[in-house]
Amino acid sequence: MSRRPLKRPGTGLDPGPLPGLIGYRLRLAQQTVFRDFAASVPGVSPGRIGMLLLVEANPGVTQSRLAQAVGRDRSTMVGVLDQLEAKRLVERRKGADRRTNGVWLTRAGRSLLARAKRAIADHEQRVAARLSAAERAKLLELLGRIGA
Amino acid sequence: MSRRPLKRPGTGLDPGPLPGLIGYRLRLAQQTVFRDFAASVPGVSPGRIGMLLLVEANPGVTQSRLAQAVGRDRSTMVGVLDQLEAKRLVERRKGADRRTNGVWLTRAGRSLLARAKRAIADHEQRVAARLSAAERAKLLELLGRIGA
DNA sequence: TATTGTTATACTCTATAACTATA
DNA sequence: TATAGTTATAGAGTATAACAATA
Repeated sequence: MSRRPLKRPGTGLDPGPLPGLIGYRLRLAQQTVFRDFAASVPGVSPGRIGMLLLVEANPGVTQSRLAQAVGRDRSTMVGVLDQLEAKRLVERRKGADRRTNGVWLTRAGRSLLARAKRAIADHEQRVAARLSAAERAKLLELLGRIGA
Repeated sequence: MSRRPLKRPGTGLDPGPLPGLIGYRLRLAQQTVFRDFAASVPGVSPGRIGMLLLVEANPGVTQSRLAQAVGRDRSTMVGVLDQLEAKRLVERRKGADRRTNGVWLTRAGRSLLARAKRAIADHEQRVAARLSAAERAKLLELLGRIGA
C-alpha cells in the first residue's frame, strides 16, 4: 500500500495507492480484455461464449453441473439457457434421470462457436501484443495461482 | 486456443479451451480477489473503497473528473456519491465554478479509510500468499501492460 | 427426504436521453 | 453554445425463497 505519485494519463488525477493493489490491476486488465472480446465476438457476451465452450466440451451436461462449474446459482442458469435457447444455440433434452435437463449445442451453436474461435484467436493475439510468449505463459500461471 | 484436458477440481467438468485464455483467467482471479476483499472490508464494496481512495488522493475533485478517472458515465457517479454521502463518508461542496461539486472525505470517511487500509494490507498479503515478492511485482507489471 | 429445474422477486451496477443551472 | 449535475428509465447479471416433479 505504499503511495505512488503516478497519474493515469488523460485524467490528471492522482490514483493514490490503487495501482499497488493486485485487485485493482486485475479489474482494469479485465475491463480492457472484455471490451476487446465483446467487439471481437458481437452479439454474444464473453460469459455466454464461455458457457457455449463449456457445453461443447461437455455435451449433455446438466444445468446444475454447469451452474456449479461457473460458480453461479442454478436458478441463474435458467435465464442464461433460456436466452441461448431462444437464439437457437443450445437445446435442452430430458435426461435419463428425468429431473434433469441435458444441455447440447445445436448445429447453429457449433457453427457460431467455430467462427467465434477464430475471432478469439485474433483477440488473444491483440491482448498479449505487448507480451512475449514466455511472459504470456508466466501471466497465465501467476493468474492461476491467484485464482486457485 | 489449444485444448487442455484440465479439470476444475470439484466440478468434474472439462473446462475446454477456457484456461488458455487470458480473459478467463483474469475473471477467475478477479472474482477470488474481490471475494476476499469484500470479506476483509465489510459494508463497503471494493469499487466504493476505490472511490474513497481516489477522493482521499484528490480532495475536492469534481464528480465528472471522478467519473472520467474510473471510466464511468457522470450520471452513474450521482448514485454512487448519494450512497457514500448517505453513509456520511463523503460530502459535496459547491465549487468556485458553481456548476460543479467538489467531493471531500468527512471525518468518518477518513476514519473508515484508515481502518480499511490496514484490512487491505492483510488482504493483499493473502492474495499474494503463493507469490514471491518478485512474482508479485512481475504480475503487477504484466497486468499494467494488459490494462494499458 | 433430497435434488433438479423453475418462478417470482429484488438488488447491484451500469448506460442513455432529456432536463436545469450555470458558464 | 457548452458543461456539470441530475432525473427517469432501462438492461445486464446476479441471488434468495418457495414450488412441482422426480428420485
